[in-house]
Amino acid sequence: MARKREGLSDRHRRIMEYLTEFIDEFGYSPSIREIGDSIDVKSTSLVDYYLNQLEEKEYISREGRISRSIRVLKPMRSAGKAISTKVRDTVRAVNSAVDNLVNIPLRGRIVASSPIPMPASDFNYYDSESGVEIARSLLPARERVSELFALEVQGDSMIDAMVNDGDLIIIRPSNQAVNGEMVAVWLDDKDETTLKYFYKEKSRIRLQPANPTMDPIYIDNPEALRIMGKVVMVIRQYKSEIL
Amino acid sequence: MARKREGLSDRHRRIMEYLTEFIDEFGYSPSIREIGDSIDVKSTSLVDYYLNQLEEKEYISREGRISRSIRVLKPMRSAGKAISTKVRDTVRAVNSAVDNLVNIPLRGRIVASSPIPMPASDFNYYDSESGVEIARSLLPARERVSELFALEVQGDSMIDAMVNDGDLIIIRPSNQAVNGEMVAVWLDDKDETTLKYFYKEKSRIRLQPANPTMDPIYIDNPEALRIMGKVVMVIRQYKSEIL
DNA sequence: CTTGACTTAGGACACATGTTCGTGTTATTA
DNA sequence: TAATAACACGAACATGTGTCCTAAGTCAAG
Repeated sequence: MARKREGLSDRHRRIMEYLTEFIDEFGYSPSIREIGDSIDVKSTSLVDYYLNQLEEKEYISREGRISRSIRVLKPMRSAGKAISTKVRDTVRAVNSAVDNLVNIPLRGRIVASSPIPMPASDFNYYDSESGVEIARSLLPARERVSELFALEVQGDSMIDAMVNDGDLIIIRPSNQAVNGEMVAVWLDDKDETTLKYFYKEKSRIRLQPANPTMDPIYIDNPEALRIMGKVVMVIRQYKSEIL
Repeated sequence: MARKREGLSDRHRRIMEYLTEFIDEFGYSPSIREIGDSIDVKSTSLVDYYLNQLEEKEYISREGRISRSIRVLKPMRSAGKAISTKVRDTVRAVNSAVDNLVNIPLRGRIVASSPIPMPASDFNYYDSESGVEIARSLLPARERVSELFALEVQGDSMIDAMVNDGDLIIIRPSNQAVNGEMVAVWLDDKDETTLKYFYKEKSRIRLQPANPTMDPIYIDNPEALRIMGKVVMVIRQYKSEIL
């Protein structure tokens, strides 16, 4: 006979990662052609061929003739290394709940006096310990969940944004904004990070505090302002000792 | 004009239940025709019509021209339904999701100038229509979830509590408080509801605003103050049009 | 080299599926 | 009653999408 059949080829792995991420993000499975694009394969038959193998090995399951019916049985993320079975169970449980529950990584603290810690360039592995869980129904309908991250606010320096010490803010990274959006910006002049409503006017940018009793800041030089991301949600938790 | 548009019709509800169950069971969304079959509607356009309404009301979201791309934003389950064999396989996964998700009824709006709408005396049935879903992990460990309810803040009158117009506050009813707790109180003197930190001092009660730049209120006559509940959480959502 | 299992490509095909249009019906309100 | 918005049906349409057929390239073993 011929070539031995090993475990998973690189392409199999890439397909599994693509499926896992896609379903995590969109809540439904990609089409065969979308999978093909993701691994630079132009022929649908080849993708179908791979999918049959993955189904054979019970990495996925799907229904014949039904669009986007792929289910991921063994989720794979780009961390892609050997994870403990214990963790894998957790991942699977979270995955099954992914339609309704979203895990947002907690990246650190945000202080007015320093820039926002942005997503590290290295792979961000799944870490349920430092995450915030949010019901999907609380997020905007088409929010791309995978990009979101959470920061804990430190200090009282953002009271003009109606944000307290200890509040949790959820941010989607972006370097631009549309008028009226609440953004996290770094101001060169003041050397600080703030949360403000963003308004681009004729020749300047107006940053409006959430607190309606406070006055806006005007930035004439757009270079002096860096938009770090859009604020999606602010969560404040009060813990009482006695229940 | 014509027929008034109420909340959800019976068909809307049946569609939501069908979607919830289908996705729970199969892991992907049904097609328009499958939905039609489930509610005895033969025309696909009518189903599309309902789906648009549900999307409008943010019960679901979907992508244009993409098969089976419906996401359920507010899951609905019909009370006590027979579980099919197929479902049994996913029961565990669903359970874990249900355990982690908590549905808190939205009781109405809170305005500074009027008392808090308290839990009605009538039966408090499960109503996913007007509920806020929270991951249990966001709540204190032993929080008694069933008592909680949510209110939407109306107006800017609570800025001293660092609470904005449109914010969602989650409250556990109570008529007493421990020092340091954030409570919702009704002040006879001022004829208004506010959120304040509660401190009982020797001969008076001090109500401390969350905003550290603002001064406390002192109440000498404890009769003039009614504690309505303890604030468990404040949620502020920013919706951006463009993602 | 030859063979045969595996891999890759391209594309035709059938049909699943979302969209849209025309038309008719019902219920509410002026 | 008439007007109008909401509800309903069916069919035509365009295209999204899974399936399958043919053909060719790759590689290890005989």
